[in-house]
Amino acid sequence: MRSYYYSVKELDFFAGEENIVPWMVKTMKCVDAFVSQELAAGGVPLSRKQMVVLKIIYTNGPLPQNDLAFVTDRDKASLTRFINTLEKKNLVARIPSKDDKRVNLIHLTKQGEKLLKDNLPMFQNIAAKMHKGISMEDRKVVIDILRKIQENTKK
Amino acid sequence: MRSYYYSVKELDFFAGEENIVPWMVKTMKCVDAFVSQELAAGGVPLSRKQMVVLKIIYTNGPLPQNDLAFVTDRDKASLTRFINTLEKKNLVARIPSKDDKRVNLIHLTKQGEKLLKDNLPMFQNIAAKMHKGISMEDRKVVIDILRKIQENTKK
DNA sequence: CCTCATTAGTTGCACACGCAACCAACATTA
DNA sequence: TAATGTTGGTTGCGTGTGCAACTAATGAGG
Repeated sequence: MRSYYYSVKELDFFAGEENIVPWMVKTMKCVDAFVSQELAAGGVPLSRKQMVVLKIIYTNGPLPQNDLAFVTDRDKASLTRFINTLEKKNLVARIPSKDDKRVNLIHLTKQGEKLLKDNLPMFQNIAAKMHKGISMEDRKVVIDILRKIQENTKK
Repeated sequence: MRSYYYSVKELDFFAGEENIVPWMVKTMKCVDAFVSQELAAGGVPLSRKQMVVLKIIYTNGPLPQNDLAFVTDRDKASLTRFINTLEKKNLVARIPSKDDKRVNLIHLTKQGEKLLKDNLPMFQNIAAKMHKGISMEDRKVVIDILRKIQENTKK
């Protein structure tokens, strides 16, 4: 462990100013690692991303891949492969739409639905742990500012 | 564009509560896309991540891969491959340390150094654009809260 | 009805990430 | 100094990402 570890860290883009981005990057890494660990400890060997998508399907019912890509902010190509891995784990299934032969509706399998039902409380508990000690007002402030950054970076 | 696009979006982990995580996820995607576009428009076909690492090397001088992995919050395996791609672009070079034959010091090449010198102002300008309309106080608030989440998620 | 444009999904390519296993070089200590 | 442990870096594997090109199916207009 060398001294410059501490001098180098956290300057990132520029010094003197406060840049939120490197903090988000680091925080997301912590969050993803934490959620994976907690889920695994609870017997659910899935990632945060996977849990989120399962929950979205569970809450909203079967969705076309295209729509699922949109609501989860993914490239449709990325979603294709993302669904492949969930399908290999027998958590979701592609069911062709009868209305439109191009469309696959993504369903939860029995197994996927059970997993979600059984573990949703744990999942929400994990989210609560992450936000411990942060008031609702503060959360809203952060979200407002993140929304602002999104606006600033929309083409 | 269907109606449930808007009802589904942004609930993510749980409803009723304010969860910061999905906002960070979305914001980071916007930021990465924005930075890439802006850099490309300025003639620099690199990602935000690549620029950040080049800047760290530029600011701190040659660093062992291990240290670079630490300060950039990466797995050392990930860093190995990350450096590979920068090396292929002739922006950095691995130079064996004379003190310790195990160590590679990562240097900027002439080309890498020139690229960075020439484009650092643009890079900082991009960061400024992202943070437009967000006061220093608000930035500090956000960073404090993100730091709190990091603490909550540290094992 | 038959082009022609659009849309849903897949695939190729390049990039990025973490974990675990591994090797070579260094450090420790008996 | 020989045995043992530790450290820096690479590789294999599985996962995840965006862009561009592609196909099959649908929709619109002549």
